[in-house]
Amino acid sequence: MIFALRPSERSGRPTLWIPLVRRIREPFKDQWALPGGPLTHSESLQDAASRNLRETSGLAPKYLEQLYAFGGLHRSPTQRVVSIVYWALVQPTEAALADESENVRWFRADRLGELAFDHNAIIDYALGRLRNKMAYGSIAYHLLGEYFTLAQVREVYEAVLDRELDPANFRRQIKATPDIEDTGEYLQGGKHRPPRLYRFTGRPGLDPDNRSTP
Amino acid sequence: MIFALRPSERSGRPTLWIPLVRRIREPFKDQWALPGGPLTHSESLQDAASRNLRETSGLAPKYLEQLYAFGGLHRSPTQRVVSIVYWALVQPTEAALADESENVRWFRADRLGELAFDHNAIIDYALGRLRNKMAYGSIAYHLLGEYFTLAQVREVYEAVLDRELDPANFRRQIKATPDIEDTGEYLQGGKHRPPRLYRFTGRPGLDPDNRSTP
DNA sequence: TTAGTTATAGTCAAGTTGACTAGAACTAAT
DNA sequence: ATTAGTTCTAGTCAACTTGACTATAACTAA
Repeated sequence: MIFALRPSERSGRPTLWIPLVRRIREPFKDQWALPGGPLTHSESLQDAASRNLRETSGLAPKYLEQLYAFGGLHRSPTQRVVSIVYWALVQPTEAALADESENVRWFRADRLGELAFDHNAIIDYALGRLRNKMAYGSIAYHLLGEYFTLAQVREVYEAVLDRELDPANFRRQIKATPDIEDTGEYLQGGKHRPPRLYRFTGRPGLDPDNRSTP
Repeated sequence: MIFALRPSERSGRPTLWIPLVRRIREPFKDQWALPGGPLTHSESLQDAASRNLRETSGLAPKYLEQLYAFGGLHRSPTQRVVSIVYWALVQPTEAALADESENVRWFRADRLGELAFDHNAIIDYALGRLRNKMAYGSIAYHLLGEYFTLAQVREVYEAVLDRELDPANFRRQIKATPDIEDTGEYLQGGKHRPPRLYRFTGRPGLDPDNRSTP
């Protein structure tokens, strides 16, 4: 499952969006579902997740991490299915390039209808994990481009945590964390005082099992 | 994989122990490995983990949570194996009852030899998760019995985090957390001033997918 | 009775957080 | 050219938390 930020239609502020695919066969034919597919014998879990993502949505996100293995008995009405779910964060530029078609569409994460299988529950869990990682780890930057202003970082936090944060206090805290580098440049073209541009220099904490196939 | 506290042979202080099983067939015949087994068609992942645990070690831990799905291509030299690993915490009373035999033995978590498959890596990952959950969540209590002293809680933290903590400051912090209840009783029989007994009243945060089979 | 040990409460300085004030730097309107 | 509007940015201050430390309480063993 994929998270990206897109501007809300109304306010223009960034909000969380998720691409879903329309099911073309039973069960749950014509309902929306998370992209996914089978695991082949010649690829690791991580590789399979990458491949399925690319094939369904055309995306190749930099941040990809295992979410959880769902294996309840009645997840699918027709057969026993175990889904090892991965979640990805993509940058706005990438998300803009993503395929959208009759059978692939982006939805606001907080305005989903009823999805196929247990996919609503999976998304809820992923949202919880995203909020948790946002509150602790340094994950927000993977939803932004290479250069960003601290106000943009704040907007990511506000979108994910769904509450407003004091700009001055937020600055102070972010600047106290490591891995944030002042580029010395400024974002020009805004309507107001031009903000400084920063860069994230940290690494995206690795999964224990994500070496690619040689 | 299972964690339990047992008194260290030398110091008598509690340390982390793990039960392992000896492999009776190839590959890795006669080497020590994590207990485990296949997933059948009629049980959830959680149920399968419980069953495998019971069958190999006789344990039925109260705390059981999914750790990670390991699915690298070369985990087993003979075939492709995906392991959905669970981790459990057992109380000392339970751990004492656990079967120990020619083919099941407990080891100190910090003194393991070379295990079968990638099981050393799995244990390292589980230890990291345990330390992390210990530092934030309220997980230490699942390694203790129903009633415990605050010094015992501190010993759990010290064993897992592997550093000494100031008794007075630790008390203050633990008492400030919710879900810790003073029973009004005292632990008698010690050599010194008898400490108060406390009880944990919180719930063990549920996995998203752990409903038992009906 | 005393020494030894752990249990428990409290103090204090340093650091962090949240609410708030204020000036800096730009654009758009007059 | 000036002013109003907006965001950016730094700083202040009280409340709270943390880590180091002191002191007393309550027991056992000598």
